[in-house]
Amino acid sequence: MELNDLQAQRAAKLERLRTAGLDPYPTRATRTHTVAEVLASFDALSSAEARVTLAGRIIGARRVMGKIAFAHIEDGTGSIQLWISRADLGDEWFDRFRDDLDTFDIVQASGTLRRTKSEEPSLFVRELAVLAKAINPPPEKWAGLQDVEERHRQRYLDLIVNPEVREVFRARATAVTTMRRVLDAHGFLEVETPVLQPIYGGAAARPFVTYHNTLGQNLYLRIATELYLKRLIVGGFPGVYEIGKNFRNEGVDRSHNPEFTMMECYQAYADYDDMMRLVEELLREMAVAVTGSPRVQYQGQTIDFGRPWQRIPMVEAIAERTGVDITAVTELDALHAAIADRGLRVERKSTWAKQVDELFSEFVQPLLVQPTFIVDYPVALSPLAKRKPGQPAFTERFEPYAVGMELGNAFTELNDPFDQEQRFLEQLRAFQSGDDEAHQMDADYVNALMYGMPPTGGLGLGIDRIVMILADRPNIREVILFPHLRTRE
RNA sequence: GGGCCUCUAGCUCAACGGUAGAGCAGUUGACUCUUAAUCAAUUGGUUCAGGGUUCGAAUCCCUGGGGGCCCA
Repeated sequence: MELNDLQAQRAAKLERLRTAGLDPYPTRATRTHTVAEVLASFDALSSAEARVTLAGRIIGARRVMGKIAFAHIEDGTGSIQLWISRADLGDEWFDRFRDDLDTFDIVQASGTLRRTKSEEPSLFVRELAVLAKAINPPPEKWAGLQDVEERHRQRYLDLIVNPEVREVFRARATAVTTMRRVLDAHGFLEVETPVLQPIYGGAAARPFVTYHNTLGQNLYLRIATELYLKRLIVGGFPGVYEIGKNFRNEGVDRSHNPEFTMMECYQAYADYDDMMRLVEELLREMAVAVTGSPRVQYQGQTIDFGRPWQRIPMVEAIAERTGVDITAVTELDALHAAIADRGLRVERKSTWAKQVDELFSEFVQPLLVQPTFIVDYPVALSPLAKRKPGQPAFTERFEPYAVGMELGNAFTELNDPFDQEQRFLEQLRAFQSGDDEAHQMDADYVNALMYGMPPTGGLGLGIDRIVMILADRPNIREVILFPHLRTRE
């Protein structure tokens, strides 16, 4: 291991500890309390002159004077000041604290509790021990670790020095726990389905491909859990959900990470209206659990999850913002002409469905700041959704939006096996003519539908993006502990 | 995929064609209630990599790499 100067200094201190017969990495701590416990009953412990043993990382600067020293330790539950005196601790350990211990070392300290002159609750240390010597030095005391790249490459360090980062991930855990609580209360059964899939499906995306050596076959990392979960509805569960990672072979930006966490749930004898109510309840409960209010502050705006969401048919949303009536221009050429007529600046796409999606993403989506359901998508965009009664070109599908971000996808599930097969075949044609995000044919899924799937409502929600809103972080990598970064060198 | 910006000490940043610097951290010393402790002294560099221009390059140019922002 190549050590820089600062690391070498600390390694030399470590050797001095060993030479003195101390183990710089002992097997275990023998603390009596956490810092939080001590702080919670500080006055009682203090007046009882109770002897307590705490353990934690030395954070901030050590302030060493000739015969007295101060430092703070932090154990994950909180931090407390150590008051260290030569008289109490003895020369050997006082000098050792001064000479051989550093910021970031993890130590154990025993003593009694008292407040200092400035009323700060402190542990007056009688005994000190090393639990783990730190070799890497801390970043700058005030500016800290700012470099975004280093923060993510060394998330452990980011978490040590930037306490608000820990709070983001606590918020994330609260959000997910709340989601589970709501789904469990509705009677959904939590299940696990394959990550490695012989046929990928359930979304329009390119997959990651891997290979099973002994089976000698390609497998795909799942892009969605949808088709397996609906097989379980066929199997007779009245409601199922799964929270897990999906993998999509696409670019990385503010709202995309190649692996991301999705919740998908399916409810028999329900439809997309039920799913809209479920989304409203989930987001409201999650917002309250994380922020204390259904009204969430996001980048200076108030996002209100406390009211029923606005519902706008996709056709109307596009017509209002672009003047293009997609029910009137149902062929690609006519759509291109309508776009040209109105002088809309938008990327030209090769299929009608993709062009509609592009119009929507460009002109409508950014305006959807408050929670909104966009409903009733063209069937060509929705190969797994059931057609609207009386409007066979459209489906009972919606996507929830907030702060201009797509948060999920839901529909009344297509349960007609013949229609499903035709939709797959259309997707297959699209795939063969170059749409590399088109859906694959899944004959076994059609076979499942042929046993009969009840009318079913289904929903997927992107956890990462919801946490972005709840934790007020405008970048997805701030809510993913280890976001994808290119490997260096 | 395109445009712009960025990469300098462990960290946060200067220096913008003329001797690579500061603050913090570290080291040495003083100091018994500090908390951005204070005071004095002091160590520390492959300026992302490679090439080019130049008497001279962290600085200008080219190629490559990492990262960020914006656009598509």
